[in-house]
Amino acid sequence: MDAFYASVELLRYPQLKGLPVVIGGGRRREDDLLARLRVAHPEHAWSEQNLHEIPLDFFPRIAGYTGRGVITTATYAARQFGVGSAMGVMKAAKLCPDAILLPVDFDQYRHYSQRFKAIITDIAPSMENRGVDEVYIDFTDVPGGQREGGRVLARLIQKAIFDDTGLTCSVGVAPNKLLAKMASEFNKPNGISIVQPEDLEAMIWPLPCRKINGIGPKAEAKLVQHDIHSIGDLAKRDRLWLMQHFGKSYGAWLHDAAHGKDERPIETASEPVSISRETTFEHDLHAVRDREALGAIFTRLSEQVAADLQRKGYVGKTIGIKLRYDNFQSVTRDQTLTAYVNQAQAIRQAAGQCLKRVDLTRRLRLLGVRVGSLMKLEDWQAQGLRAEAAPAQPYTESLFGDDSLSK
DNA sequence: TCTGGGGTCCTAGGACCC
DNA sequence: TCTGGGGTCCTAGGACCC
Repeated sequence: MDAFYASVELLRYPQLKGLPVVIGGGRRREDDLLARLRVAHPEHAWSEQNLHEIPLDFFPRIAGYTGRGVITTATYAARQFGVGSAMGVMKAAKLCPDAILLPVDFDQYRHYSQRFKAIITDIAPSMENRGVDEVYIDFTDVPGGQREGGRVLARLIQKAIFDDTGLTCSVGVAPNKLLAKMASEFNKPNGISIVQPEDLEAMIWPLPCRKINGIGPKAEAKLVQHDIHSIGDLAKRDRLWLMQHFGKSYGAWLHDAAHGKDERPIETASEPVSISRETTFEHDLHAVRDREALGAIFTRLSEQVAADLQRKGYVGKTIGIKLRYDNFQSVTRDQTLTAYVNQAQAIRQAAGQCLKRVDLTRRLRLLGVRVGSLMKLEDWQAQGLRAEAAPAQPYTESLFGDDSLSK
């Protein structure tokens, strides 16, 4: 199989290209860029249409920001300063106070994501989704896909995407998904890289292990303890030794990955396993003191999850919660019902039961509601299944009530 | 002035059944 | 009166990815 990995850089404002821009921040209303600009410069009538004409000086710099947000992504210019995804905004401000901070805009990302993917499937129908801005493509069967080792097709796709969206994208072409993903990193944000089996030693082995998709910070730290730093170091280790030290399954996978082996096919369709909503509070909340606020948030999360289920056409029967304490420790509880549900009230009810099984004496920073064991609504209806009767108690009862606290 | 929000997959123990 | 082995489901936690 020939795989092709494409990754798009999401940046809407042409005048910001090449500048240190970070996208992220808090969840406050005033983080909307237009709202902020209207407050700062009421003399201008900025709208979605003329957003790209806003002078550079008007974009908010990071310095002066206060809040709890994290960076969602950063341009390559910003990354030069060490700023990166998932970093706290305050830390990013220290590293690069002049960076321009833009609020996240998921509606825009979804819109451009759909266009980006539609353009690709028009050219190469065998596509696997890897999130808003990344896809794998199997172009074995695409006419002309083999020309110049895939470079011709890659250029064609890049051009089609740019012409339609104005977005650039980087592309990696290789014999499998693992290598294609690594290849796509070589030439960001608008390049094409081709990796062939014989390039393994020269191009892949010098890279740090962390570059392998599936080796995260924990695994990397453990590898370093064993004096394994590069992918080449990893490749030289004995397969059985790796299996003994990293587990049978993960150890074998590490060995395969280091040797560039990967036989996973392109998955063109997938069903969701779970649907969830969670929120980190602006300030830590306490179950007793902030009972009302927490109860309202809990209800809202349940309603959002229910709306997501209904909009996407699913029912589920495992209801769960997630809590994060002020010390960042997380706990989860879940409960499997006897019937499938998709109503806020039923979800809220079951989630409330879960809540009674956790320690609520510590302050909380995050609360989440999840529904798993999903089934398609149409399949559920076809089976003639019925939702259980609505719970007797109204779900508006105080969630963080005395029940939850009596230990 | 640490640490988002959506997911997936894996592991591991216990219940329960045959 | 000692204690099998396999299979599935449920639950909790954690690593990892975009």
